[in-house]
Amino acid sequence: MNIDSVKSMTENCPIARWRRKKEARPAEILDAALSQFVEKGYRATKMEDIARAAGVTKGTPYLYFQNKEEIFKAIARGTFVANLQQLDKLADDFDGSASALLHHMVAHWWQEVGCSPSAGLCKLMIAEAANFPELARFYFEELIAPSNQLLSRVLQRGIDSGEFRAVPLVHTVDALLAPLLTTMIFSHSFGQLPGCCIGSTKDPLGFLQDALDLVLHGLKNN
Amino acid sequence: MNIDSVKSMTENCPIARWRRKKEARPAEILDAALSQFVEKGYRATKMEDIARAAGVTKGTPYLYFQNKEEIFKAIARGTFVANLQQLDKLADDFDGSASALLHHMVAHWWQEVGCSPSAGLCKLMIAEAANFPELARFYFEELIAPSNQLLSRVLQRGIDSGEFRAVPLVHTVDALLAPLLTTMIFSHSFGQLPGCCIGSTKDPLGFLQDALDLVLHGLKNN
DNA sequence: ATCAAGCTACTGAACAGTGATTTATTAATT
DNA sequence: AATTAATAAATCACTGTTCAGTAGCTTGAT
Repeated sequence: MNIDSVKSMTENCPIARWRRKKEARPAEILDAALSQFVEKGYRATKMEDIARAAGVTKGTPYLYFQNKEEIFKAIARGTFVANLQQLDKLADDFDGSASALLHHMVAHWWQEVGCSPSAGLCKLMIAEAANFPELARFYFEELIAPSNQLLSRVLQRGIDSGEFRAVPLVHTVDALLAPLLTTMIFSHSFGQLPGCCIGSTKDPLGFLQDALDLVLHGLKNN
Repeated sequence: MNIDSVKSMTENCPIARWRRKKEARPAEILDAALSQFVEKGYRATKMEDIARAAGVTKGTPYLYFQNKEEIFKAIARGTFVANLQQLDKLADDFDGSASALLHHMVAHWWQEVGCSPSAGLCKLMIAEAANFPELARFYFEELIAPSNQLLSRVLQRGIDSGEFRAVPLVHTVDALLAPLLTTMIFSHSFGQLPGCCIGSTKDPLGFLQDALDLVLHGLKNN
């Protein structure tokens, strides 16, 4: 359907060379740009790469976005939206133990974020943070800080209920997040190289659960 | 010609505009390149940035290196050398408990690697892995895999002696490494942004020790 | 020790390729 | 036929690389 039309547009249909799609273009361009950025990095992807990946030519992206940087910003702003709210809700609605909740959250996170294209964006943000300070701040304030706060609340709940011992909250939150981040980063940096895999890239979800278990075992009151 | 540029070129001697230093140049250029790459990323760093940071002009780096990419490779190859051997030796010579050894190793690692310019290179490698697959493989084989093996040995020793319970080795190693990596990465990506700090960037060494304690608590036989 | 003469590390202007952005033109849609 | 989405050629700024010239160093004859 869509793919076919793109093909015929660029490849072998001599009549209809292209199609007008004012509504769909912006999203198509952003999708294409995300995958290109993730694949090659910001600087190494040319506007033409983005355009071709979106099935248009060099000039078209400029009809919808001011320039390359604005495309990057639009991607960043558009991607960090609703996932966190989902996790927030998950945490609020859950009425089992804090441990069980954490397991749920990790599984959910992996499925919705860790696995998804937005994981590539996270790696990209980390790589490009120094070059886009405003975006880095945005990323930090919109995603990292709230994630930390959410985890803090869950941990505090576990401590209050006596399920966990009174560990230093701030450091423990970071310790819980670390495996998630490294899994995401590694799978995007070395995941493609044949043979270059460590435990966490072979079986990401399994690793995440094991890592969580390990920390939880250390958190338990005994 | 500009007086300032002459001054900056030679620091403070208005007569001798430059000096011949065949022996020292390569190292100076590599040092300069490392700091520029770490600061701006590979693509965003111009050869002239490197040259100026090394106190020479655009042409000079080409007297010692074929091109920009070779400079990057030279840095990568030159940086991942002896630290791991030091840690290896530390582990072999140590005769206390596995927990105490791990604490020693973390402290040593932070001082010699986490804190140092080579930490910036690690972040850089992660960011550029997709663009330099050969280098990424080199980095993986020379640094990541051996680090994993070293930690495996230490863990296994702890398990054999009955100090630790029999956890899944591969995943546990990755779980131990995760806080080190995130600390390094975060401090380089968000460390400069005022106000953007999480627990691990505020007090890195403290965080590393706490994170290790947490996992060790989970590892202990009780 | 001095100084001329040669050597070469280094400079900096010029070159060439690249890639972001603009714009005149074309053709799909209404 | 009018409108305008999209193209494709042109522009323009930038940057990696080269190279002819310059100046700091070395050597050896005096």
